Amino acid sequence: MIPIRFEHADAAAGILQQWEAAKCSHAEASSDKPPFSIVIPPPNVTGALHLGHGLNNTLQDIVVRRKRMQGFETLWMPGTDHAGIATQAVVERRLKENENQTRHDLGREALVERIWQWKDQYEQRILGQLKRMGCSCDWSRLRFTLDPICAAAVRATFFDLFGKQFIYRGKRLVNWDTFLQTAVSDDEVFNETKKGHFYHLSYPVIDPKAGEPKTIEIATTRPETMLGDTAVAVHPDPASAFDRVAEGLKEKLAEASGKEKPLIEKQIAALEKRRAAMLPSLIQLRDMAADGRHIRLPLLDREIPIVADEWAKPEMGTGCVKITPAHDPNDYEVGLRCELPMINVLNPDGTINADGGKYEGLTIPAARKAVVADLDELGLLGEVEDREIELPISDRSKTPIEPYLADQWFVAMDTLAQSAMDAVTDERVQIYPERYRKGYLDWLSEKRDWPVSRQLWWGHRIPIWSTGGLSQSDANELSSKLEKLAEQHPDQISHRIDPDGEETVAVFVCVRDEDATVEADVEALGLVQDPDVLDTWFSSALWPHSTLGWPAETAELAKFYPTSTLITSRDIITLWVARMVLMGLNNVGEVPFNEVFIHPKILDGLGETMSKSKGNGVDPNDVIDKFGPDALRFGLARLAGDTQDVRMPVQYECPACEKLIDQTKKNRSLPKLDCPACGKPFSTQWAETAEDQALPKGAVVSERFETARNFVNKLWNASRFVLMNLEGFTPQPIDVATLPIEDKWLLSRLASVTQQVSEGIDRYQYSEVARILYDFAWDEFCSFYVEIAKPRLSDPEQKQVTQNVIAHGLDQLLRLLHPIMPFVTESVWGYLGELAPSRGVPEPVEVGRFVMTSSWPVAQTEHHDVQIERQFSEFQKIVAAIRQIRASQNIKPSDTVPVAIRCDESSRELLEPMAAYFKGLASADIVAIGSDVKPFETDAHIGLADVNVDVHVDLEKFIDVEAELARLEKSVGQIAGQITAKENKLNNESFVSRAPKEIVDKERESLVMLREQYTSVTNDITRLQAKKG
RNA sequence: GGGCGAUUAGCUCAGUUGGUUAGAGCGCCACGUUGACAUCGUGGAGGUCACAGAUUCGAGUUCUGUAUCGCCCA
Repeated sequence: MIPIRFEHADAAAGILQQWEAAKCSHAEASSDKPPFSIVIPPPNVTGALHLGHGLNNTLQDIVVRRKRMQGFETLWMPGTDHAGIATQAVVERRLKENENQTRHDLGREALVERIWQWKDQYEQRILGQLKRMGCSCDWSRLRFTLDPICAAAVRATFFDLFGKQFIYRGKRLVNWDTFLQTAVSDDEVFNETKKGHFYHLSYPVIDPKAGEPKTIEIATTRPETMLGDTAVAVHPDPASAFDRVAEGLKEKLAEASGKEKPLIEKQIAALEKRRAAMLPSLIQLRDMAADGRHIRLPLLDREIPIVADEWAKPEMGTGCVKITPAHDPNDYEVGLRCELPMINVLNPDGTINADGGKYEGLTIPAARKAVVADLDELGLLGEVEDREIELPISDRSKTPIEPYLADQWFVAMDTLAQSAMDAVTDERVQIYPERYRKGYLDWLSEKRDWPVSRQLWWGHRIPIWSTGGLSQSDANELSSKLEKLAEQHPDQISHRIDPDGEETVAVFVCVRDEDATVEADVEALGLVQDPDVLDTWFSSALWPHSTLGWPAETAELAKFYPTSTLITSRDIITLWVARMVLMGLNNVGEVPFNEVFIHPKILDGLGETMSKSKGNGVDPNDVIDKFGPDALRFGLARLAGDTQDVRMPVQYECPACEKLIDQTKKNRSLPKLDCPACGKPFSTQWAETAEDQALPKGAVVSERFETARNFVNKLWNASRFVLMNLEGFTPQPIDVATLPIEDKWLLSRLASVTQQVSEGIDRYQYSEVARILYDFAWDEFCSFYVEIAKPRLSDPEQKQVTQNVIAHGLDQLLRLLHPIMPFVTESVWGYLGELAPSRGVPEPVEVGRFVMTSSWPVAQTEHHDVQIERQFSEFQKIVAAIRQIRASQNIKPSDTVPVAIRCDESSRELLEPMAAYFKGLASADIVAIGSDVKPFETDAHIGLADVNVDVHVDLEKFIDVEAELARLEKSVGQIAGQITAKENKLNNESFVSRAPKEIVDKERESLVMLREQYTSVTNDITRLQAKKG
């Protein structure tokens, strides 16, 4: 006997073990089945998985399990990502907090060792989470982006790109994180609006001529950067610049709404005033620039030119702008255009360097103070305005970013980006939902070169050895030595000579494989390896082929590349998806996947993204503990439509009484809470004091999974019913044509549902699939088929056939649900197999041990029967009518009511054999069916006009006249309302003349029916009132 | 500033190419523990489909604008 509930906590681990022992999720490259493959978006080892990963991996597993059942050789490639900066930052932060040490105290090797420990710990945790969720990855193939296989792919790729001249070295402004002392990518920077100041400074003009200003005023929010100024710029044509701005405002004015107009008019007036006041002096400055005049940079006593450049906006500030090419992205561009020197005044740690003169060693804030004070003393400080400023902040260290000029390796994107754009444009890669194509293409079309150097210690070390400051002849000599070396190690060494100063050159060597001998040989020539590592996305970009063994020509690569689909979230379409496409094309010559599905993001009840740092992050394990893995998966799948995000309100679960407490912005950041239900305190992730930590911890969960848990239970119990009634089961062939309507109905519905589910999964319509299966299983299979089967199973004549059909129904349902709810379906499958190892309609066949490896149902379209479904729905409507009357009369379920059904002859033929089923479904005893059926003496009546049926319930023993009158009055009111609406519609001449005839006819028919119903109900009322009176 | 998306019941969401009276789950109310299931069953209440226009015989659905929210890019 199977237990009354599905105890996932007891069952899940055992099921996992059995799958594992039977190697159910292992994929063989030598198989002759057609391949289906997916690579997991490798979770990064920075921390544990949250619900977003839960969703991502559930959706992958649904596709994977379904394809496996369809007979594909299915590979789901698992692995994790080293996530360079994120992981190093976490470990460094802990180092600082726990041991008050920096990475420099520890040294490179020791730090990397620490990070490996962290990685091992979190990788275990992550894999445990994935396995518990039931993810059917081929775990024997587990990869890590820093493992030797992936490393070989990185080296081979870098070597190839270096040889193709796609990799180059350049000085570029990077986002410098002074805390972590590394460049971070644009994607790792966010802006914050902070209160700051706008300082007006005056720079003295050298030898001003008569009538020329003695100083030039500029304004800046970062006065300390003046130490790196190499010019002051003014617009080359201030008059037309003013004109253009004025035109823009006038256009805006023309389109503006009434309330916006005064504001714009004000702006125009201000601009005109400004133009009148400033234009002459700006023109004068422009002429001075043309004349090659200079100013003297205060404090450092440096002569710098006045230049003309469009970056200086006459309408802004003082109309003049200081140019600091090494510390501002816009100024950098000006510096390139005007060929200005670029002076870096910062050390990597954010202090001022020797180029900052006497300010050397000061931190940025200190330098700012000192510079401002000194300028003030010299009388060169003007107005200081309060102003809100946008401050770039590093997402990794949460400290301000400094634009910083540094040597970086770049990947030239032109050709590569174009190839990735073409792949999507010509649909070799299809993106779903389609709207995400645009972002992908727009981003790639900018073809911005990809800076790949990271000044980190955790990652793939850049495989470049170099030596600089050489004369051309020294370089040539070295070059010929390298050529000799290259002959000794074929295809392993590539080198290049690039200028590295005014007169000198540098030699750069790229070594292909991680080969100690070759590297030592190169180092013996005096070359030193670049200390930096590669951007994490460089190795991620190779994931679809590196995991399959590339650059080796493995059987896996031949069988499983290109992969079939990629399922991921929208925030990494550009960073990851686009780069995988271009690297796949470059390295293998084929796109890495044929389809990409972008799924929604999970937000909390307040519409905010979930994250540990907010305290609203849900751990899939906590959901599994509370609701089970199947409920987690079903709950997530039913959320996954094609919207960009979904909301999932989260709660704390009181560890004492299990009451759920809604999270609010307030309580989600508290270290401890008191349960409002039982009053007992519990701790949260923020607990720090020993006292708080000693409290039991309240898990963060979501009651959204409750429905799914209930569904698992429903399925379990329906299965339980079937199993309890399979005694003496004998498989037998079934002649479908001879089956009663309810069996045909079930088979018809199964055909439709199978079709819809198959198509839904193909189109990634997970929420649709979940809904279809839920509705079918609950409202059709359980609520009708099982109920009807009850009397049939106790009737010896019908038992055999019913057992065969219901076993088949359950079998098909289990298969269809398996991809979403693998555990409960596998468990039931096991029990079912014991009682009915051979089953199926129309021909029974032997089934296998696991539903996981069973075959995916094929819709039996010959079973689909519209007529049968229509007839069955008539039956369902009658059941509903009886229930409605019973409920309005407050009749106890244990009391059986006599019912008479007036209907036409064909319905009578249909309903007579089903008469017994009204007992189970509506506690009704059908006393008469047919065209001449009359109302009872004490009658309650519902007319089903659309199917031409009248349902009469004998209320003699039950009548509550007032209740019945109330029901009828309500009904008559509704009908009257509808009649009025229809009459109005049909009285509308233009509706009748212009709407299609079918629609008008339909309305007329429906009005006739409503009028009949109206008469019928008012008659019922009159009769009842007569009886009462 | 540009792009993408959202706004439907108290909450979370469905709603096909425009066409009866806009649906589900949870929550709420009433009744109920009959041998699969109270993690259940039956019935009920609850909506100016964000707002304003336009197109149309007819708009939750199409178009334009506004507001609010979210995400991406600059």
